[in-house]
Formats: sequence, structure tokens, C-alpha cells
Amino acid sequence: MPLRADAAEKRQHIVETAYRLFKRDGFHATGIDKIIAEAEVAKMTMYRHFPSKDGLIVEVLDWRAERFKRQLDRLSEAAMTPHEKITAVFDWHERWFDSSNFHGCLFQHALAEFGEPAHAVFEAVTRQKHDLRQRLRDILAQSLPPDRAEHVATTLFMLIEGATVLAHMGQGKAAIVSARRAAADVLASAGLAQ
Amino acid sequence: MPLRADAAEKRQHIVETAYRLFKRDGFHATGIDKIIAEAEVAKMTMYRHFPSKDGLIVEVLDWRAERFKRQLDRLSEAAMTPHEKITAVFDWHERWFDSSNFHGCLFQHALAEFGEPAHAVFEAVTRQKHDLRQRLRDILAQSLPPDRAEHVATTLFMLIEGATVLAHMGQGKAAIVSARRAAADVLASAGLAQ
DNA sequence: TATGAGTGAGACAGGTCTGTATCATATAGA
DNA sequence: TCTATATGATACAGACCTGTCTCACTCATA
Repeated sequence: MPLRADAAEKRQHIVETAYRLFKRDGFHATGIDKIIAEAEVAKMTMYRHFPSKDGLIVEVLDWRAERFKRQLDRLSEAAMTPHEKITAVFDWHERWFDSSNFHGCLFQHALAEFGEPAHAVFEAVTRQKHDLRQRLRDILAQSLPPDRAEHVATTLFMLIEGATVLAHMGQGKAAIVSARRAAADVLASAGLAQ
Repeated sequence: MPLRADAAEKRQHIVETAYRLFKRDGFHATGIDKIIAEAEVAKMTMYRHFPSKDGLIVEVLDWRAERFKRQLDRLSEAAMTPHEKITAVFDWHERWFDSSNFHGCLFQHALAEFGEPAHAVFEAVTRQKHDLRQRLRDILAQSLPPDRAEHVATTLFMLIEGATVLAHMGQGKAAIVSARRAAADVLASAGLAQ
């Protein structure tokens, strides 16, 4: 961390440090004290930027969701057909599962720890999951009627979520292989040409 | 709770009370004090039966896994063909998603809060998930060669896990409908007759 | 040079956490 | 009736939690 980072950079640094700790240890298990120690900022600096720990969690999730969307956008630019775009999504997940610091999906974890639908964290999770499902639906709607696009998008979404759970248990390779094959079956059955 | 429950009944009562609270509020968010207050037992009674909170969590998960297995065994008796047995598993999940106190999968939640592979809770989770995947594989192996049974079992497993995540976000109906259709596609593609 | 915003360090309050210890009581079986 | 066991109630230790507060300091800009 640079000695003379301005406020916005410091704020972002807190978000990314918290992200790393939440991902590794969980939300309740990660205390404010650990976050500020790891980020090397004062407690009041954190509380000046974020209203509360829950507020920080929501910002971390929203930031992570944005980054995920940007990465998929970039992959989507190179891909032309719906089939290529879907493949790119699976490619992204394969790389993710293989990454050394993969600890499962932070949004799934947030859903586990904040399961109350009225909670702001729960809402941040549903936003991200809804966005992914919507993205899949939009891709498929280029070549499929709406109801089929809806069904196939939901199926791909479930395969991805399930693969992420399996990957968290150390079966990432088998997960992505079977998920791709199943996706191909479902796409073929829905009439989407290879 | 009966006034004169013997030790084994009291122990089981603690397990089921903890189960209810862990399911609703999460593991870290549920304190020992809340568990013993809800179960109406003394703290030392709990600590005489279980070595620690983590020990209790493992017992709760193992007990829940056993109950799940017994329920699927009973459903499996009535079903004859692999296709019927698979359908029975989806039926079980559909009823589960619809139940009033559905809060997502306790094992997924435990995985989120105890993501360290060496942790006893993590191991309890992998036991249960491995069992379910093995059960699906055994059913399919009656009519499919081993490698196809393996792939289809993994796919069905991911659909189920993904559907559970989606159901936790209030989309249980769409989840189960698409999961069934996708399962039918994958089974057909693998050559399993209806 | 003077001002004000941002910051680091740390004390602090009030609460909660897990796990242990103590003591009186209730009960089942010898 | 006597004894061993399980229990309820409660205090306690030591640590950790979130969030607030104060004070001294740094730096960019006026």
C-alpha cells in the first residue's frame, strides 16, 4: 500500500482486504479488528467509509459482482455465437475452480450466513445471482424462443452453482467436465445448433 | 419435552434443537447459550454429551444425513426402475423446497462457514454429499456402463445442488421444473430409457 | 504559513462468545 | 435407606465482538 494513498484508494483497499478474508474465513468468523489489521488502517478509517460491518459486506459483494460482470463482458466480446458465449462462461468457471485460492462462491457463502430475505446481504446475493441468470437468458434469447431460453438459462445456472459446490469439495475437474457435457445435451435438446 | 427423559432422549433433544437453530440462523450466529435455553437444558448437560460446539455441529450434520438417507431409502423401495428412483429423489426435493421452514441446505451452509478441508465439519459435509452422489451413481449403474453412470450422477447432483441454491432464493418452483427437464434430457442422451 | 480534512493508534463501553467450576437437587437402583 | 448419577442453575474466566471516542499527526491547499 502506498504511503500517500488518497481516500478513494484507501476505501478500495479495505474492500479488497475484507474480500480476501471473508472469502477465506467466512463473514461472522472475520472480525473488524482482523480486517483493519490486515488492511493496515485505523478502525475509524473503516467506519468513516462504511456504516457498519454489514454495510462493508454489501459493498464487498457488489464490488465482486461488478468485477465478475466485467470479466464476462470481456469474454463475451470475443465470442460470437450463443454457443461460444456459453462456452466462455464455462471456461471462466473452469479457470476459477483451478485457481490456487478458490474457496467456493462468496455469494453462496453469504446466502448461507445471511439467509433472511429481508437482510441487505441477502438482497446483494440475489442481485448477483439474478444478474447471472439474466445474462444466460439474454445470450440464449438470441437463438431460442423466450420460454426455452428461460428454461435453458435456469438449467445452466443450476449446473454452474452445483459445479461450484462440487469444486469447493475438491471435485472441480469432474464438475466442469460433466457440466459442459450436460449443457451440450440441454442445448441440443432445446434446438440450439452447435 | 417430558420431565423424566433419560440421557439418550435428552441428548437427541439437544441435537434436534441445535439443528433447528443452525438451519434458521447459521452456525457462528447461533450461540451455545441460545441452544441450551431453547432446549431447556443446563450448559453442563450439553457439554457432557458433546465435546465442544464443533462436535455438536458434526453430530447434528451426521444425524441429518442419516435421516435423509432413511427417507430416500423408503422412497427407493417403492420405485422399481432407475428412472422411477431418480424421479423419487426429485420428488423429495420438490416437497422439501415447498416446506414452510425451508432455509436451504444445511450442508451447503456448513461448507460456507467451515471451508477448511481439514476441519471436522467440512469432512461431515463431504461425507453427506459424497453419499448422495454415490447413491445416484448406484441407481444409474443398474442400467448404464460405469463411466456414463458416473457422468450422469455428477450432473444430477449438480442440478440438485443448484436447484437448492435457487430455491433458497425463492425460485424453488422454477428450479425443480427445469431440473427435472434437464435430467430427462441428460438421461435420454446417456441412453437410459424412460 | 495557516487551516482543515483524513488518518493511525489505541482506549473504552457494553455486550457476547466458548468452556469450566460449583452447588443443590432429583431420581433410580442396591 | 443409602449411593451413584444426571441434572438445573448460576457464576465465572478469558477472549472476542461491534462501534464510539479521543488525541496527535500528516499533508494538500488556501
